[in-house]
Amino acid sequence: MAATIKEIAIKAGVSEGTVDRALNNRSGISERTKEKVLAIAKELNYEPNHLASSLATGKTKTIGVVCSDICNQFFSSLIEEIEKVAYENGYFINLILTRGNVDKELDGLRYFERRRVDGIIIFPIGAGKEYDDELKKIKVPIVTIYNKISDKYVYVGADFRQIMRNAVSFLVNKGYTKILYLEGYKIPKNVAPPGINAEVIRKGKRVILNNYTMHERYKGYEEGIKDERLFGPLVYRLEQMDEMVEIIKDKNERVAVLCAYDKLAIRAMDVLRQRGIETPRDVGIMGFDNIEMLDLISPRLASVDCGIKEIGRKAFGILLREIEGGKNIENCITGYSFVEGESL
Amino acid sequence: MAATIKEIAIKAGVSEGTVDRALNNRSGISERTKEKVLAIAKELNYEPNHLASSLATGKTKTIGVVCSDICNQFFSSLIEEIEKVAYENGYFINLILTRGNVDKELDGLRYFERRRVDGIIIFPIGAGKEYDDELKKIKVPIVTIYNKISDKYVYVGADFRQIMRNAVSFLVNKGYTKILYLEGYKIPKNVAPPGINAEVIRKGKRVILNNYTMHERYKGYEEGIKDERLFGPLVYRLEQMDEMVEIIKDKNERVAVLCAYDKLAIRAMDVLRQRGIETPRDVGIMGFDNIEMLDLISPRLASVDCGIKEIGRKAFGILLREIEGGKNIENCITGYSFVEGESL
DNA sequence: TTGAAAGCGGTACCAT
DNA sequence: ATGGTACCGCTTTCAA
Repeated sequence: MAATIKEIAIKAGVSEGTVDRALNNRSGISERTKEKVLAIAKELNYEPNHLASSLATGKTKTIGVVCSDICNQFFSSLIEEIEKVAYENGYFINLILTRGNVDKELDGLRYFERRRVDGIIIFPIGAGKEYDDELKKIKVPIVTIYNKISDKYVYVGADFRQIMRNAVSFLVNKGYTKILYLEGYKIPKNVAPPGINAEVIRKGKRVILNNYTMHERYKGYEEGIKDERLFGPLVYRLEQMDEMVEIIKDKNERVAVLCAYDKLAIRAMDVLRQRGIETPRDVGIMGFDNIEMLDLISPRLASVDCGIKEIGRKAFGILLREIEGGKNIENCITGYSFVEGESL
Repeated sequence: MAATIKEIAIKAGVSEGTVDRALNNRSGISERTKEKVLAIAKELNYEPNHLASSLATGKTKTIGVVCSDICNQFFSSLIEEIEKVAYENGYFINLILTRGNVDKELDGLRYFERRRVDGIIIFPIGAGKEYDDELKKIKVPIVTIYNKISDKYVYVGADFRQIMRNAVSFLVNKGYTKILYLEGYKIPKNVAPPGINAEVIRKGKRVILNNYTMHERYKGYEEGIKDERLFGPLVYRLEQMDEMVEIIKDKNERVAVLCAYDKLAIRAMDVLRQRGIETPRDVGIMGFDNIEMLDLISPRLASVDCGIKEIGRKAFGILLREIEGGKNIENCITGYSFVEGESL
């Protein structure tokens, strides 16, 4: 059906090697034969078989991406950017979505290895010793993003801790005197190192989840509170809205709610409005990640732009260098900026 | 580095064929040798090379997905489901994101062909004769989703037209007497067949975009208006909010705004609120697609659940049948349901 | 400049 | 039940 190099060679009356030279702009071929071969290739509607060349060269020009949840706009934006840069460099994306399933995450990595992807970018959700042991078996360059696994793996991301720390000062400069922290899910305190990994029970099975990024954000808040000598830390979850409302209603303070991520901020603003608390009139709200969705609703939420594009670009760039045998690969901390919005 | 079948064969003192039989549970091998081979394979840390087997069998167990925008939650949910079903069936996803670039869409399809993906699921954005001609060259099973290209390609999706038509009646039954339609972008009237394709100029180049789904939705609204003998069609865009407000303020009518998709509905509700018009007190708003984001804000928007999971499942299922040589492949129309929400 | 042939790592068929 | 071997389609090296 699809023409092969051999067929072209026969029809052109040359050897396969010569056809290869013509097709791939290699040296050692005369202009004349090259043109002839190319003409015949076109006539035969030749399409290179990427599998065969991958097998022969050992390079697939494919990178695997493991992500837990593509519906999370932070992740989808990141993948979009990774795909873009990869494509520009002639690479393809193989995608595995784990939906929070750590086993699938490891499984996916193994599959990638079998498929001989040249490298892997992972937003890790697993953690712990068993996980690390399994990971160690994967002999493909890996770059971690969003969550850090350990210093053994290159990590690309913003310095979430420092950003959150600065965010506290940012809010203080805006005139806020009390800053609450709204966290997404409980940060367990019984895991070592404390809080970075989260131990949960799923289907009767003990699973250790990677909580790195969320933990960093929280720690940054704590540090910011100390820096500014504010009362706190004051940490809440959405279910504790009643308690938050009490604090917000205190007219002696200007209260701001710093949220671990944007969706929390959206929910918080919505729930508070239902209780008659208007943003920014009665309370300041600040999100984190600056996902696109924020542009849809008003008041436009203040947030932190973590430079998703930069993270994506750098992650791929570093992986590429690693694939091409570069050494001295280092973690990469990307920039950020505060987005003022209208919610402060 | 990674062990090969040949190495196992040598170490086990058997032939490559026998190793293959052991490794892949094929018949014609004694229990004893099988165990021996398997033990050695394990010892050597054997990982099958998927490239080699793909080349030999002609099957890659990979399907390509071409999508314009993964940040669109409708699409990301769909991809999530496709990936899930594919994975369950031992298939992998290769992803190309086109960012609205029709050239990249065609390019991506060609790449997929070279990579010998077994099949392709595409959310097409291109249209027109040139596009069709290029598409015709792709000799890989293709299933279209979201937008339809032509009857030459299997299409999986809800009957958007009929749904929108029923949505009008749904609103009438809710007591609304005037129904506006909020559309996303202009539907050109000068392209044949009218409105299904949208002709735009980009970077000085004429590009034809596939407008199938949006066109169907609009047509459904038109038909619904006729069914119910309502005044209209009354079609607006976000920029025409002033005119809409005028109509909504008419106290003799109960006005509802039917939106082409959810994000429009969110924006509409937001903008109207800024003008003092409360939902559902002063106006009813209904979205379309029921994306997850709707759960974050209140009042919870009414919408249409088009059964994204079903679309994803069916799309993959049909593609799989086609890959496996099934005949009588037909388009598949999926179910839907209205989500009442609190905005009506 | 060109040809011939040995891989790459499995698969599958034909002998034995 | 097992071995031997010719592919799959492209790359690469060595010789001519």
